[in-house]
Amino acid sequence: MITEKHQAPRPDPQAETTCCSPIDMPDVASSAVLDEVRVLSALADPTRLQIVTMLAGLDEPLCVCEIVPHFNLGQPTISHHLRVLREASLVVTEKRGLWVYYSLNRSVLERIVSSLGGLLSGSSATAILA
Amino acid sequence: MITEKHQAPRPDPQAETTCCSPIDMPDVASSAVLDEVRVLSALADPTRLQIVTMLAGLDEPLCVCEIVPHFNLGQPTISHHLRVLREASLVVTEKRGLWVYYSLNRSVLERIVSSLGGLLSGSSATAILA
DNA sequence: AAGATGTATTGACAACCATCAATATAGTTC
DNA sequence: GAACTATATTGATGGTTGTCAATACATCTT
Repeated sequence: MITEKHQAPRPDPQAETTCCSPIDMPDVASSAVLDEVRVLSALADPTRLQIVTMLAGLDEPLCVCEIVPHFNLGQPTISHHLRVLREASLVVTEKRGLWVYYSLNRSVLERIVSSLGGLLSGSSATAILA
Repeated sequence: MITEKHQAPRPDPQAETTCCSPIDMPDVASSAVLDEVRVLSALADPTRLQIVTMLAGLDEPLCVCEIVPHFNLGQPTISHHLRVLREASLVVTEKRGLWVYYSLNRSVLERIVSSLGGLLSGSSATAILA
């Protein structure tokens, strides 16, 4: 039903019938957006999110050989996931002899949290926590 | 080089040589993790992150015909992205006549922010903001 | 009822991704 | 140097994803 015009195409009271007067908006795919997307993509996998959770919870570097046995995945696969996290700057590595220790790069996680958090309160995508 | 043993495999001073005494850790791929991953995956795309940013910044529902012209993508592609956001519960729709209005579901965004934020300060993945 | 318009769906295709087995690399111990 | 160990890389494979063109669906207007 809905018989009145069609209830205002936009909340603006200038009742147009044609729809879609464009709105100024931040540029698509700016490099800042792409940076955020890289971090979000790194987090958007169960294994990697779990690794990040492990690292955040322990607050100590973990060596690969300690991470691997927590998953039903081969060592090369874990190594691949660690590489993705590293390339997103979410983790940092330190080599001690034969072992490689991974630790969380908290500043990057903070940046994403504040960026997403800024969407909630700030009028635009400005930082709120950092 | 590095001639001393190999500089403690783990920070623990019980100097083992074999490496890898496993550590108790949260279960992989629990449904909570998978839920988070779904939301993060929805956000991990430039177009979708931009749409979410638009909706968050305006704090008003946007109709599809207002969203489409901001991207160099066809209407079906935008519709697909909106579907992904909807299935992650990140957005909510309201139909007014011929138009469909999308608005941000802030509670879901809040949940992700607090979940990721909890990793930074909480000892485990507990909420910090909610 | 007929045409017009906004949105969603379908099918196809290329690009990407997670995984594994096998192998390479780097460091350590004998 | 030779054997060994921890980690990284490579190549292959099946599954997922982003995009488009075409079409379907729903609703409004005449």
